[in-house]
Amino acid sequence: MKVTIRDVARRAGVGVATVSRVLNGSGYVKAETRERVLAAAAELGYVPSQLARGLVGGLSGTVGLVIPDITNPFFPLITRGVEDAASEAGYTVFLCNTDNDPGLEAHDVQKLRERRVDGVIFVGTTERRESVDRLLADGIPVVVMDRQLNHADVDTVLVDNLAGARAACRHLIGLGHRRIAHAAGHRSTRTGQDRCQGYREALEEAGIAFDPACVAWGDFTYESGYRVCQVLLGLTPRPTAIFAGNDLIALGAIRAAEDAGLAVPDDLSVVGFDDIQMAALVRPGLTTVRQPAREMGRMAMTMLLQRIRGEAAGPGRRHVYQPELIVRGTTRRREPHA
Amino acid sequence: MKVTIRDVARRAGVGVATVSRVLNGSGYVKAETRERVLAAAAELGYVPSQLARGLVGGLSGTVGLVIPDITNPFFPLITRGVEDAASEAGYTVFLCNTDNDPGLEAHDVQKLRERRVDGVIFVGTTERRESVDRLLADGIPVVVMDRQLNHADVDTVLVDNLAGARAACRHLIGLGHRRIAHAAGHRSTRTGQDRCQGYREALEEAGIAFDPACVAWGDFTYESGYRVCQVLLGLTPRPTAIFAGNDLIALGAIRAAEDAGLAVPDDLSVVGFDDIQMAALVRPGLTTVRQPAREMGRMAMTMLLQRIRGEAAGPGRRHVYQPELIVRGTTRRREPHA
DNA sequence: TTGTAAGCGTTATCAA
DNA sequence: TTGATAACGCTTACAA
Repeated sequence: MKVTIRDVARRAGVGVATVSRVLNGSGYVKAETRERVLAAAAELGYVPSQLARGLVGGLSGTVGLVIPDITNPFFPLITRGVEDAASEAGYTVFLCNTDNDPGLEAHDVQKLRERRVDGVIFVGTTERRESVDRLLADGIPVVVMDRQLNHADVDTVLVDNLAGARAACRHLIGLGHRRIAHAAGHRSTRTGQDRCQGYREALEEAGIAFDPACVAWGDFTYESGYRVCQVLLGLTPRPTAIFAGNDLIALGAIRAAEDAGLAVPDDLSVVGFDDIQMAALVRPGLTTVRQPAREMGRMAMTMLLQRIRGEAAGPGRRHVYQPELIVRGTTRRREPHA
Repeated sequence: MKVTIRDVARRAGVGVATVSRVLNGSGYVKAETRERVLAAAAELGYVPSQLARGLVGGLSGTVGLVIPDITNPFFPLITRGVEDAASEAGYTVFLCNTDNDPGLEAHDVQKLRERRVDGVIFVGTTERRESVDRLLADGIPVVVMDRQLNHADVDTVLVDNLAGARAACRHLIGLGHRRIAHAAGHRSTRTGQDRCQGYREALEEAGIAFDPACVAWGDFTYESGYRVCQVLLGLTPRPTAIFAGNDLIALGAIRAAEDAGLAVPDDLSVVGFDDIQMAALVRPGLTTVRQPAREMGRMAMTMLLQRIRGEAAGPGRRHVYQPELIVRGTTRRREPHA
């Protein structure tokens, strides 16, 4: 039932080495022989075993992609970008969801090591180094996305969160807002911290005093945005604008504002971050800071391939994308009251 | 650098067979020896090669998941369900996006065969049988989701589209609507056809004459929904409600209606299908027919595992879920005009 | 140019 | 209970 290289060899009347040569384009093979082998392989419907190939010491042709949750709208685009580049290179990708649970992450990484993946891309997951170190010790290259892991040996792909946050807040300030709150992401993430920092810098350069009460930490979810916005709206004086740590938070914040009887953008302007698909589809459209997610995923896979192929050596490289402010309907000029 | 079973054997002062036995829990091993082996493996940081294991004739511990596009909000949930069940069983999943392109699908399936996956799940992709037949010929079990492939040997997991569509339309009819249009999905898909059929049945049982002009085919995208709705709204008399082939179509239709100056649900009621995450987040909330996507993904993987383990033989089984109508804000009672 | 044979890391058979 | 050893399917010297 399973046809092996031996069957093809027999059928073509040659040795297995010759079959291997024509299939891999390695070594010299007479044109005629090549034809014969190809024909035999086709007739038999031969499919070489990557397991065997990988075992010989070559590559497995697979990579692992470790993310928190594919259900979070931020990850599908990145995943697609990774997959695009992988597929083009003849690679196949293992998808792993960790839910940001260290235990699950360890389990996934263990499986990936058993599968002898040629490389791994971590996105938006843990800042812990264990998993990465283990992989590196195995000689498996790693690329990290949407997280900063100051590790000497890993390549990093990310967006300039500081600049993005600044752009978002400057936009708000330019619209006349002075009382701007920040519905922040998760306090322990570098991403959350950077966006908060950008927010503070924008306020500072505009000469607006920073009010600690105006930043509320939570996590990067819709629910968190809803919750956190409720407290922010209870401030006195009430903020006229909110810069959210990401789009999900922004969406939750908008809902909270509406439930509190406030209109967006009339009573409250809101800016998000990421530009997930939903941002363009909700009404009013969400003003946000776009990350070129698919492109970033593709870049991560490209960098990983370079490491795998030994085309890139040395210390970890870092590719930083400049985000772009997308102005839609959730922000508007603040009407100076009386 | 790579530690093999031989290294562990040497370190523990036993033969490789013994190491294999303790690691797989097969055969008899003296408790003391077992300890020694386990210790050696741990000290060396030994990670067994699944490539080698698979080669011996066992399983590779991997499955393929073939979908059109992870970027389409309908697929992440299913993917997650598959991944959940796979991970629990020690399996790892290869994710493949085909964009519904037969060429890409063939390429992906070829790679999956080379990787010697133990099984494959196709969701929402092609009704062509080639890929499936090839896999089956290899002895690789297949489960199909969200598509009907009347193939004797594959298990199928799907939702009762007919019932779902009927429920959606009955809801509309119960609200007093008589002029109901259908923004259909792709004409060549069974899913699209079934939902259209359910729509017709509901009209019929209510004694409403079917008007061919009221069903407009397109595909399952937001853009298609927008486009198709524009022509539907040009009908005379104008429909007071639209049943969309899925949520993306519904969202596009709503946007088209609003752009045409119509209010949803005041001037037009809209019902979708799927209940993607976005449906609950948009304003007004989208009334739709929910598919238990994550649960369905989990079921598909479970059925696949049974086939892989030989716990299920015989003809293809079929698991049909009953969808649930979720009433939110895009539907409302039709005000009888004068 | 092409074939033989030695691995690659595991599991499984068979003696011991 | 345990240890050789023969596969598993393929690549790659090494000969021919």
